[in-house]
Amino acid sequence: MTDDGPRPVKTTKTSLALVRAVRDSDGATLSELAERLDLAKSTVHNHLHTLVDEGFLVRDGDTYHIGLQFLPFSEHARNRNPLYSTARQRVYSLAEKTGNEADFIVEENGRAYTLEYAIGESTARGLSESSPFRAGNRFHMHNCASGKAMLALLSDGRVREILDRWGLPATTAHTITDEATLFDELETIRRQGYATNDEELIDGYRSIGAAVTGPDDTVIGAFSVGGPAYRLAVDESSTREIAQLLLDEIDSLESELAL
Amino acid sequence: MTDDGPRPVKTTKTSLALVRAVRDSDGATLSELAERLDLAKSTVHNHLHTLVDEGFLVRDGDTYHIGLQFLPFSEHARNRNPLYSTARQRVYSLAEKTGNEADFIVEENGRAYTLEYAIGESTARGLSESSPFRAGNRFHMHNCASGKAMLALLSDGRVREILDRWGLPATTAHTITDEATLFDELETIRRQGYATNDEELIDGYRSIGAAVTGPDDTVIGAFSVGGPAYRLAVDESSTREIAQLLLDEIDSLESELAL
DNA sequence: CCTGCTGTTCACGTATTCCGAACGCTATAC
DNA sequence: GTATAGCGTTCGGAATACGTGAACAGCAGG
Repeated sequence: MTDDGPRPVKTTKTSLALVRAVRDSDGATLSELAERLDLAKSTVHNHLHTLVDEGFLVRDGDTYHIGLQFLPFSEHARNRNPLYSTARQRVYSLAEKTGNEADFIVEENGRAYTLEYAIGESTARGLSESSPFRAGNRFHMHNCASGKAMLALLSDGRVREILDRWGLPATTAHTITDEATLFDELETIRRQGYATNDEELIDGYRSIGAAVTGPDDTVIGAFSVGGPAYRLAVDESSTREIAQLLLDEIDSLESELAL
Repeated sequence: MTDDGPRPVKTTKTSLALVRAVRDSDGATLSELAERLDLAKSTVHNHLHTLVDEGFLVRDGDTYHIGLQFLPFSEHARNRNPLYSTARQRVYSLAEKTGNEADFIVEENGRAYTLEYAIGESTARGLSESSPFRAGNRFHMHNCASGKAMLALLSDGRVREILDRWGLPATTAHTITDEATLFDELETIRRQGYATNDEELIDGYRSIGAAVTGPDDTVIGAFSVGGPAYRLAVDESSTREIAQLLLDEIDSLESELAL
């Protein structure tokens, strides 16, 4: 699973595993972590102190939390590609125009990361607390609309590489878990120019996504618009309407990027 | 300097040093990193591969970049405290009202982190590329307005702790580098309720900041409004005007938080 | 073709990490 | 008030796994 080419640095891996465990448990104590990762308390102790010293963890009483030191790095990654920043702007107008949730997603290492997220109707801009789609979340490529839209534009070889690495885990009964079915779907997506996601990621959530490509036909990322199934009708026409909105926005963006 | 209580985990430290070096050089090759950190190429090789495998670095040809894997963690940290999210909203209205740059900053481990940043006049919301203040940046507490505003509300003991840990490095000729002067300044800030920064961080940049406190008088964070010195007049009245705007916004926020 | 630069691999020795038991400490229960 | 259970902390010792440096492969340019 975590196939590592040469000789992985185990110590670093355990440090990172600790950080991950802290995040997933939303604050954990030393003993909890030691038990969960099956490590000696003293080992965990040393790691935690090192990570706190570096600012990646914060200690509050006896529980540890994720530190803000991650921020300078994530913002660096987010802003590294100026194309990303340009694209991110568009999320807001998409959300407003459709009155639904909109996001901009990017592929890295075979996973999809949400770079920007917005809700329509809501006046509050950055407000995106409870949503499973808020910025910074990571998805598999095969069970979200944006992910599939991007996969459809990658080479078959690359797609297989990604599937081999990350598999096709199911999150709902509708998730595509079969390679052949997925490749059929990708063909459909290529034909119609956009991808749909009908409760494949989350029950009751439906979305439509389309990819952004650069001048040299490389995939930059993808936008998607989604919402509860009761609001996004299944019928062809309303899906098309949203898809058209997406494609128009992307056209406009792509010509802006071409300058 | 990097005083670590018990036995620091050296391997983790070097991994993190590598990540930092990659960020600071905005993309670096293996050999560059090996030379810069004075490590064997093979060592760097193993670390880099491990970090890529974990998603914290990305390899593009032969240069390494910061990976998006930092995002899920930074967003977690950013959203952990719901108070932060509530406060962050206010940055936008501050920026619009004053027509200047506004940010919300939080203290962690003796350092100040920008959680949200906005520019007035500009219609683009998240657009905050080139500014040294954009979200995710980290500052020392003593040379920015928000930092000083927060220091003024901490106990003397805690302030000394922070100074001991991080020092008073100068970034301009106006930076306060003397402890006694700083404590005098903090007294002034407590008296007037807000802090000013007159080119102490960046030449030509002036700002005004005030801290947000919780119901139990704990310091939550601080807002600041700033801009080029030629736009933010030095005279008392205009400073007061902005300060009043800040304090009003904070009052309103604090009563919202008290619910 | 050769030189200089990448990144990669590998065997070796030693420094480092990891463990486990013992210690303080606080809070709860009795 | 004492005992106990839980926490984090410290420390010595042992084996692991980290770091090194030299040798290898691939590529660009002279």
